Amino acid sequence: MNGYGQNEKKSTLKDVARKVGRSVATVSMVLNQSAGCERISEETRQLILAAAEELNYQPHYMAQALKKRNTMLVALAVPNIYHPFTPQLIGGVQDALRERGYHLLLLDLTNSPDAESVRTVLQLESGGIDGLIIHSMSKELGPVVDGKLPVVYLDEKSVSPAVWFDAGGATRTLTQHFLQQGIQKIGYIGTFMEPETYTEREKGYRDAMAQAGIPVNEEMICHVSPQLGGGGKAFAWFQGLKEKPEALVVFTDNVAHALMLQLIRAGVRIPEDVALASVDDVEISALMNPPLTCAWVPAYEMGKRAAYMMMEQIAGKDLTGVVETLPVELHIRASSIRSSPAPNP
Amino acid sequence: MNGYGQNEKKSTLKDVARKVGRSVATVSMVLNQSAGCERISEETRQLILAAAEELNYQPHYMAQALKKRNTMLVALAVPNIYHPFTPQLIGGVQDALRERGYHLLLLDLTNSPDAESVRTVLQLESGGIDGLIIHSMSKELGPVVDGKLPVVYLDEKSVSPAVWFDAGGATRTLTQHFLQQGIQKIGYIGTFMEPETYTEREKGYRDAMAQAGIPVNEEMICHVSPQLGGGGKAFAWFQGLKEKPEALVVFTDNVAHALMLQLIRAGVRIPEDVALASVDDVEISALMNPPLTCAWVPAYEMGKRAAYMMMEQIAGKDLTGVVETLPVELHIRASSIRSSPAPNP
DNA sequence: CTGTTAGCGCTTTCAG
DNA sequence: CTGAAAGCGCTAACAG
Repeated sequence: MNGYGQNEKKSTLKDVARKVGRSVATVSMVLNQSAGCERISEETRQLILAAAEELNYQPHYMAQALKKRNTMLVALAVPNIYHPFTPQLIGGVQDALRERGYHLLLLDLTNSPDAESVRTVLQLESGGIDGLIIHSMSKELGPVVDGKLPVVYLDEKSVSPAVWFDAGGATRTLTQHFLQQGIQKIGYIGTFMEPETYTEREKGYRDAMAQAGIPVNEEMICHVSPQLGGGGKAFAWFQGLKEKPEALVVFTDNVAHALMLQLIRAGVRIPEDVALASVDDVEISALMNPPLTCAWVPAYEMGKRAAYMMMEQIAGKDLTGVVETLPVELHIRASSIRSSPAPNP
Repeated sequence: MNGYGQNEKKSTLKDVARKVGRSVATVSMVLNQSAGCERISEETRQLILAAAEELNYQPHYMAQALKKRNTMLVALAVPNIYHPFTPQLIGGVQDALRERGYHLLLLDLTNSPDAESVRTVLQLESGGIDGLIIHSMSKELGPVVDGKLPVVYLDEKSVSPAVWFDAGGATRTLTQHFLQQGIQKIGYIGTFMEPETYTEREKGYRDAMAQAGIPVNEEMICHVSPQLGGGGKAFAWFQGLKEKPEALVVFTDNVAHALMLQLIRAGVRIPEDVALASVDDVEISALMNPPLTCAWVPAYEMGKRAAYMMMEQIAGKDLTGVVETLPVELHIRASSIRSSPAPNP
C-alpha cells in the first residue's frame, strides 16, 4: 500500500473550527468572504486565517461542488487530438478558463467509436461538468446533450451558440488571389468528410469561381482525407491528370504539406508548374520550400472565445442563436505567386 | 436566463426510490451492484432498473465522488501544448484512463508563470483529482505535490515513479549509425533547456563518440531552443562554421525540420554535404525531402503506461522507485545515408 | 458577532 | 430481503 493521505492528513473546515474554538459556519464565512463576513470580528478573522494557514487548509473541491452545484469543470470534446489545429484550440480554451478558475476536462474522441463517446458524455453530463464545448461534432453529440447543460460549438455555424472562422471566406480569398493573377485553371483539393467547415471551404472555392464567371471543371476537384496521407492521394490524382491545373487551393495544411513535398520530389516546380495555397497556416508552412501561401486560422482565439461564451452561459446568459465568426488572414508567400498581380485600376 | 436543468430535470436516487416505493438504500445497491445486492428480490431489482431507465437516472458525479473519496479524475500537466509530442501523450493517457472510467483533466502550463501553475495544482490537489501525471516538470511541481497524492512522472528518470524513453539510447544509436558509415566529423544540435530528456540526449551523443574513441569538438555542438525557430538558429550556426561536420545529430524533429528546409533552400545537399538524423519521428519526418532518419519515440505508449501506473497507484500499489523505460526504434531513411555501412564481419 | 440547523446526492453499516 | 440512519465536507439561511 502507498501512503497518500496519511503523511499530510488533509485538514477540513471542522479542524480549523475546532482549533480556533469557533463554528464551521463562521470559518466558512471568513474563508469565502461570503455575504455577511464583514460582521465577523477582526480578532476572530485573524485567528481563523492564521489557523487555516497553519493547518494548510484547502477547501475540498468536490464537497464545494456538490453544495454550490457547480464543478468549475468545463469539458472540451475534440474529434482528433492529432489535428495540428487541436493544440491551439486547447490552449485557447484552457487559458480563458483559467482566468476565472475553471479547469479543463479534455475529451479526446480520436479513437472512440461513437456509442462509447456518447456514453462518456452522458456520464459527465450529470453533475460532472458545468458545460461542454464541442469541436466539429454537433451531429454526434448535439442530440445527447440537448438542453441538459450549456454547450458551445466550435468550427460550425449552423448550430448555436458557436464560434467559427470564416471557412468559406478563406478559400474564396485564396481562389481570388489566383484569379487576380490571371490564373483561370484553378483546382481544388478538398475532402469527403462531413464537418461543416470542410463543406464550406469547398463552397468558398466554388463561389469565387462562379463569381468570376469561370465554370468549375469537376475533374479539377479531388477529395481526400484530412491527414498527411491525404496528400499522397492528392499527389497521385494530380499526376494522373491529363490536363493540369495551374493552381491548386488545398483545404488544409496537412494535406498541402504532404502534397508539396511529393510534388517537389517528383520534379514538379512550385509555383512555376503549379501554384499552391492552403488553409490553416500552421507554423511550418512559412518554412516550406517554397514558403506556402495560407489563409491563417485563428485557432487559439477561437478556443478562447468559445470558453468565454461558455462561462457567460454558466453565469446564466442565453446565447441561443449567437454565432461568432472570426476572420481569417491571408498570408501570401512564394508558393502562390506566378506573376505580378493584375494592375489595380 | 437560460434554462438548463429545467427542461430535463435531473432525477435523483430519491426520485426512483419514490417511484418504486422502495428506499434509496435499496435502489443504490441494485444500481451499483454493490456488496449484498444479490439478496434483493429479483422483482424489486427489475422494478428499480426499469424505473431508473424510465426516469433516465444518472448518478450525480460529484456526490458519488464526495462519498467514495475518489473523483475518477486524473490530471495531466504538460509544459507545452504545442510540442508535437504532446498530443500523442495526451492520446495515450486519455485512452488508458477511459478504459477504466477515469477522465482526463488537462493542465496546460504553456503560458503559465510558475507561481500560478503551482497554485492551480494545489487547488486541484485537495479533493479535485485522484492523481497527477507530470510531464517534464518534476522540478517545478514535484515539491508542491510531494506525498499529497499519487504522481507519475513522464519523460524523466531521476524521479519516480516514472515512465520515460531511452533518450540517451536514441542519440547514441543515431551517432553510431553515422560512425558505422565511417563518418567521424559528427556534430550535435541540442538545447540549453533543462529537462532531463534533453541532457540525456546530449549525453548519448557524447557517450557514443567517446566509445568510438573520437574526441568531441565543442565547436561542432550547438544549443538552441526546441521550437521551429531553433532550426533557424542552428542553420545560422552551421553556415558560420569554417569546418563543417559531415553529419549532424539533432535532438528533436522540430528543429531538424526547420534546419533541413533552410539548408536545402541555401543549396546545401542532404545527405551529400551534411547527413541528418533526429529524435522523435513525427509523421511528416518520413515525407521530408529527403526523408529524415529518426529515432522513433513511442509517445502514445508512454502516455498509456503512465496512466496505467497512475491507476495502479490509485488502487493502492506502491510504485516508489519504479522507472519504466521504453525503447526507441531507429528508422533509417535517406537523410542519413552517405555510403553503404561498413561490412558486417 | 456567531452558532445551530438543514441539507447537496450518494453510500454503507446495521437493524429489523 | 429491505429500510433507517449517519455522514462525506461544505454552504446558507436563520436564530440568537
